[in-house]
Amino acid sequence: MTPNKEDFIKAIFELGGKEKVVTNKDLVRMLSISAASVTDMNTRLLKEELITHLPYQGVMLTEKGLLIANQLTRKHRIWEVFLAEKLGYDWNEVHADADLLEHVSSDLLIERLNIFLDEPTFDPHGGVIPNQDGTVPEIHSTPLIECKVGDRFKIQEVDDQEDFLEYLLYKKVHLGKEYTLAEIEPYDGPLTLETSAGEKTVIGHKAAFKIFVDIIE
Amino acid sequence: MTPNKEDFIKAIFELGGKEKVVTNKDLVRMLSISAASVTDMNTRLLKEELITHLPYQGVMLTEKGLLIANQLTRKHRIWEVFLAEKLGYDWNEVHADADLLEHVSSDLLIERLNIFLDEPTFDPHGGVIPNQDGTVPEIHSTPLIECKVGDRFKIQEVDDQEDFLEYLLYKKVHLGKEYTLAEIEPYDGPLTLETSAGEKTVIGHKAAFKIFVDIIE
DNA sequence: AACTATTTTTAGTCTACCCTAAAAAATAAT
DNA sequence: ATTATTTTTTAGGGTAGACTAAAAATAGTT
Ligand SMILES: [Mn+2]
Ligand SMILES: [Mn+2]
Ligand SMILES: [Mn+2]
Ligand SMILES: [Mn+2]
Repeated sequence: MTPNKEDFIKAIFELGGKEKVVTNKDLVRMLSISAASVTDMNTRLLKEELITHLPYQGVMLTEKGLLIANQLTRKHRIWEVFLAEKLGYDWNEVHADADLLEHVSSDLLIERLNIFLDEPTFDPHGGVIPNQDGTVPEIHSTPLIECKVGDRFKIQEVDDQEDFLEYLLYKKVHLGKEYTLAEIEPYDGPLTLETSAGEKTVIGHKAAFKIFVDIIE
Repeated sequence: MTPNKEDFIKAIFELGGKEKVVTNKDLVRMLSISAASVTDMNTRLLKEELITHLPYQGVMLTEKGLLIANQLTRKHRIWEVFLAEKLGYDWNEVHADADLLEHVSSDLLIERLNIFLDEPTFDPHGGVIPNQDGTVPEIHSTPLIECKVGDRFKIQEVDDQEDFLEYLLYKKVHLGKEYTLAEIEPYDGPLTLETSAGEKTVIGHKAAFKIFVDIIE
């Protein structure tokens, strides 16, 4: 296993490769490599039985591939917790370093780090950390876009795009914060969130797809 | 710069490439690669002006190469401190993980980590940590082999070979511990160290070259 | 000085990962 | 049902970093 292969498998996973076929085009976009390089990597991973391949359609992860994706995600997210909690990184800064560190982390290192961090369940943007055995804890959350006016909720997870996280930082939206959905403008208009202290925050319609909440009572 | 190049430059440094010509043979031994691969890497580093090359004699670091070696050593040793102090690694366990982590550490990461660790001066076996600008703090220490019977001293630094560190762990010799040199057997015989509590430790003649001490008053 | 042993270099290969350009297949538009 | 567009694959090539085997240079020994 090499860093490039690992990142490739993780990309397939993040594009839905656990349950559906992922196209080369999607991988080209995600990894910023040429289409020919995607085909190339596909054949290598196929040989190792980490993916299945439907010619001209795309690839899916095998059990073996899925295990690697989950274990890599575990490493990635544990590092993210470390960078955020111990080194004071903002949540939009953690990704790049974690994306490198994940590939050079022995099992010993990750398990020691996990204990040092008090065995966290979530990464800094609410992504659940897979278990050591590759299983993934089941977490229920609702996309903000599906909430109704009057719902009270807690921010549970947000999309981990760097610019989106920076936007949320600016909007002062952070994990665990509680809001009531005060208003939804029609015709795909913005949503207004309100804290119990009366602080109001306006969120664009598309952003509401990238925020996941835990509705209270 | 790639991990392999970085490790190669560090190997030249550790073999004395700051002040003398290092032979291919030494690099073959240290890196466990073929002689042809050493020649190969030499020509690549020469092209980047990181080393100077005397054909059939060996290589030396340029200023540029020395800077890279010191910066890499800084990263390596800061990681070693983290692994030992925060994650509870024994001093013989830190090297392998640090040897990988050093290559994927952004400047931000290292400086944050350095602060998190309270800006340490030494790594777990007493190696001095180079400064951010590549300069190296001057530390005076004496090889144990040069001490005389009756000298009182503190353990300052030890060779970082994994098996040697394990041996010292077993002998309960650790950094900062104070001893008096109680006896030296003639004909390259063993040395006997004694603590103020009367605890005696016998050290082989060759080991005394690999232990560096700070003589007290 | 000549032979021997060691070390370094050269020559030729290999794998991983990337590329561009062109061909082939699938999909969309007319 | 053709034509046009998009996507995937193939063909050919490049660089980094490793290897083995053989040639060349150096060092050691008689
Ligand atoms: Mn993340
Ligand atoms: Mn990565
Ligand atoms: Mn060290
Ligand atoms: Mn290294």
